[in-house]
Formats: sequence, structure tokens, C-alpha cells
Amino acid sequence: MQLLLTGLRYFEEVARQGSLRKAADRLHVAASAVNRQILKLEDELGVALFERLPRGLRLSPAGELMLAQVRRWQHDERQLLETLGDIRGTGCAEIRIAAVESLTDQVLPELLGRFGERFPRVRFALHTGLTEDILERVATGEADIGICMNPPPIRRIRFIEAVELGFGVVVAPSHPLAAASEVRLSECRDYPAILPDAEMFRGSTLERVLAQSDIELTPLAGCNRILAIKSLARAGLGVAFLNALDVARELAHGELVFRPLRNPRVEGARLVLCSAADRSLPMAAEVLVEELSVAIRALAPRG
Amino acid sequence: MQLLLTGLRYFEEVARQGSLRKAADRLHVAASAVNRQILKLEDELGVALFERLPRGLRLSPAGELMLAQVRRWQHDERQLLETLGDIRGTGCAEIRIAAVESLTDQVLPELLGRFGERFPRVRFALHTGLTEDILERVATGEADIGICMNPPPIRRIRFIEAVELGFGVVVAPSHPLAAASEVRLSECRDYPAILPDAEMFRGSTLERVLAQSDIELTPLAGCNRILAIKSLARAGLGVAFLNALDVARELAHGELVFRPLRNPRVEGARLVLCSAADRSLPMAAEVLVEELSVAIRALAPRG
DNA sequence: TCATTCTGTTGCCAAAACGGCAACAAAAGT
DNA sequence: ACTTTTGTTGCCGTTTTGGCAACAGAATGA
Repeated sequence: MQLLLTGLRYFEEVARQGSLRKAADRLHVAASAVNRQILKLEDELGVALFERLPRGLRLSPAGELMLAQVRRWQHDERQLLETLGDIRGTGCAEIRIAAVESLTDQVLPELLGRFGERFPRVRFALHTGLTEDILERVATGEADIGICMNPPPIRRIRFIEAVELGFGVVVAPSHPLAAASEVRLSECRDYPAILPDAEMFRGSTLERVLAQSDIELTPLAGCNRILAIKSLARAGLGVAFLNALDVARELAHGELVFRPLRNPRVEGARLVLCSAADRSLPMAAEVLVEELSVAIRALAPRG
Repeated sequence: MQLLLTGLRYFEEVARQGSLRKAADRLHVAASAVNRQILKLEDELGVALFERLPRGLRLSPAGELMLAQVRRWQHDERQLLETLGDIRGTGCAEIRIAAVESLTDQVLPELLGRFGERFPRVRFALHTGLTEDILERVATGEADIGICMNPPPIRRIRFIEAVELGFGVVVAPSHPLAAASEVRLSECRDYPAILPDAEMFRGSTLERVLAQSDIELTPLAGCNRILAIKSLARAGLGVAFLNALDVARELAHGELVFRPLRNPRVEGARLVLCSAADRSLPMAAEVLVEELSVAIRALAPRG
């Protein structure tokens, strides 16, 4: 396989050997063929690439320029063919994932680790952002796979898998609310609330929960990162409103407790796996989507 | 003229248009021809460059990679062809000159300025160094043209033109030696001498002059730049030994005076224009050599 | 000094690649 | 149901490419 004109390959070899016939030997072609390519190049460029010495050919100034460029091109070519070789079989060299923060913490790292063993040459681009941002990226093709919360229906997006995550309050183990097994929203009014900032709040599960009641919370802080919300809750500063997945690791370590909201009854946090509707994914990405599907199904609250 | 495979040009246009037939229209070829090039590329690369949609073609991940590379290559190609176009007619884009410091001051700038009007697109690489360095560069082809002092005969170097420059002492106008019209070496013994350093001294005219007599000078300073020697002499610190060309500008301004050495009789400072013996110079360089020849001949001491 | 051995170059011819034309199947728009 | 637009394929003439042999010129070896 070659991406550059054969004449350029011949040219490089002649420049290296300083002789048509030696170059022809190495290239396993007739010297006349090599000669013709060189003459053709010089004719079409209108510049002499070599000086003709009785002893062979030597690069002219123009030839030096040309040679440098051709060498760079050959380097590029080898590199490109190598990456394309990696892609062969997997369908791509890089899978671009756009996901909400919750996934970044535990689910994705584990899953990508396993996936990496099956496809060692596939790299990942992991963008974490809010639902709106994620859908935008998937729709425009900036991301191959998207995982977001409660997405609105969009024609250009194909929704592959979804799961309802438990939504509720998250507090430190020492917090009074940790005593009950379930919590009513009205009970939270008495404690400082650790809320997402305006941008995260828009379209969130919490927004819809609050919309269904007249309860007024007493905000203590508004954060633009779930990590910050959890840290404040862990420090016992107040009550946070998250889904079960957000605090999976902290629950396992006993650093936080999760108590589902009993009322109002809302269909809370839908975690949704999606991709572009009109695009067919590369093979490796298709495999990853399948693995993500089962991983997401497994997140359904037991019972 | 094109340096890349036609298939790549087709590929780029198809990627741009998203359609074989539209691309074929723009390329003024049949759609089937374009299609075959694409299929051939994909076959040889073993990777699908496009996804086939009912509405046309869309780049695959591999295709995106390929396109980026092809675009870079096309950019390189345009740029290279442009420079080669400049070279056409002049024979080169850059003339590399290696010259002694004396020339750098006045002669070369003026001459290169005039030359630049005839060949506006030709650039210069001007290396100033000592004779040994200059000859080395000319011999190895690092420089196209060399101008040096008193070169030893070397087979690989072709000496084109030479001129004998007046050699003598250089002092400030207020210096006692400025009174005489000629100076004997023995008279200099009484004044501090401003000399070149060991490296500059080796092989210099001054070295040969001193070798022919038993005079012992009283060194004040050893410099590795003629500019420094002249500055010290201009400040009246002592007597310097230079050729007429070195101080041409200072003589014109009356800042220094030049007094030829009367004895011993030496063939002093031979300024020599040279180039590589086995190389044929580019056209523009050949012209510059001719202009340098007349300029150097004009340096001969009047009378 | 002559013969040999390099060099690049060219004419002739076969093989391969390329491009144009027409036709086909499939899907989208009307 | 019709038209339009898509990519694709078979056929055929043209163009390009490469191999073989021979040539002219210059350097090298005996």
C-alpha cells in the first residue's frame, strides 16, 4: 500500500543512493522506469531535482527541498498506516464517551478497564458534563456514546437503554434523618440543604420533585460538582438530594447513608444510554454499548 | 501537477461533498471513476473510510483520521509547489554564503541589496567565520559561495577570483604613527599592539608578516572579532594590523587611518572568492558569483 | 592506450491502470 | 405510484507504466 505517487518513492531512493541503477535495484524495477519517473517529476515541476554528474545523480537545491518534504510525507504515511492497521478489526482507534458525573466515579472506570483487555489498542475520550451538553455532543457527532439523566425525546438521538435509579436524600450517618428508613420531603425543611447550582438544577430530578410540592428548602450551598455536594454532606453540614448511583462508593464505605424519598411519588432519576440516531457506530463502540447496556440494567434497585 | 495519489484528491472532495456524484462533478470526472478510487483505497487500507448512507457517504472514524492527514498533505503540497515555482528561473531559493568578517561590514550588504532587486525571491544565508571554517563549509556543500583570506590550495575547492588587499597598520588619527605615510614594522614596537586572538592569528597575514622578521610586538589585547580590534584602535589604545578592506568605512569617516607597511615586503592579504570544485552552482548563485568577482576586482588598491 | 565498467537515456512493446458510458438496485422525496 | 438521487458494476477504449535491449559518454583498470 502506498499513498504517495510512486515517483516520489523512486525519487527518495535515488536521492539516497545517488544513482539510478542502484536505486532501481533496491526498488526491484528497471532503471529506465525509475529514470522516467524522475524525468517526469522534473518536467512537471519545471525544476531540476538532480544535477547529472558523470558518476551519478546529486540533489539540486530544489531537490533538497523536495527530499525533505517527501521524507516527512513518508513518515506521516507510515504512521497513518499503522493507526489504520489498529483500527482494522476494531473499527476505530478512539471511542468518545460523554457521560454524567455519576458514572465517572465507579461504573465507567471498572467497565472501561475490562473493555481495555478485550481491545487493547482502543483509546477513550471521556467527557463528563450535564445532560444538555451530552445530548448536544452525541447529536453533533462529537461523542459516540452518551449517558445522561432524564433526556427529553430528540429525533436525532437513539435511546438504547434506560434504568430508574432510586432518588432520595443523602446525609452523614450521624445526621438525624439517618434514623428513618424513608424520608418525607417536608422533614428536610428543618435542615440546611446542599443543592446543585442553577445550571445543574435545571432539568434535574430534584427540580421536578420540588415542582410537585410547595416545600421550601433552606439552601446552605449550591455546587456545580456532585463531588462537592457529597463532601459537604459527608461533613454533616446538611442534607443532599441525589440518586443512589451518585453515592454508591460512599455507601459501601459507610461514609454516607441514602434514604429514599417516600413522597411525593415521582419517577425520579432515569439514567439513559444513547447514541446518534443516524450514525452506525464502529464495531468496538458497538461492543462497548452492549456492555454498557448490561451494566446499566444491573443498576436497577434490587427488588 | 500533483504529488499525491489522485485517489486522495478524490477522497478529499468526496469527504467535503458527502456525495460521490457531487464530488465527481467538481472533479470533472465520471462518478464511477471516483467510486473506484474510493473502493480501491478502502480495499488496500483494509478499512472503511466512509459509512454508506442512503443519502450519500459519511466519514467513518478511520476516514476522519485519513482526511485530516490528506488535508495536511495538500497544504504541504501547495506550499512546496509554490517554493519550487520560485526556484524555477533562479535555480534556488536560498544562496548560502560563507565569508570573512571584513566583507560583512560593507561590501556584501551593498552587493546583496542590488542582487535582491534582480532576484527578489532569492534569500540568503550569510555565515561569517574564519578561512578554515569557510573552506570547510564550501567543501562539504554547506555553503554555495565562500570568500576567505589566503586559502591554502585544496583540490575540492575551485578558486574563482582573488585580489591583493593592502596590508598595514591601523591607528587613531591622533596616534603618532598617523603622521608618516608609510610605516616600518620596527616602529610599531614602541606602541601597544591590538592583536587577533590565537585562533584568528593562525594562518593570518599578520602571522606571515611577523614570521619574516624578528620584531617582538608588545601586545595589549587579543580579540576574536575585527570589530573589537577596530574599536580599541579607534579609542587610541594602540596599533592594529589589518587590511584596507577591514577599515573601509572608518577610513571614509575619518575615524581611523591606514598606513601600509613598508617592510618587510610581503604579499599580504589575498581575498579569494571560491566555490566547490565538483558542484555546479544554481543559476542565481552563478550570477551572484559573477557580481562578486567584479566587486572583488574593484577592491584592488588604486595604482 | 585500450578495454572494461560504470553512468543516464531512449525506442519499442506488452501489461496494467484509469476513466467514460450505460445500466442496475435501492432508498427518499413528491 | 412516480421521479429523483444514491452507490455500484460490466464493458471498452485510452493512457500510463514498466521491462528489455541498445546507445553514448565518462571514469576506471590493466
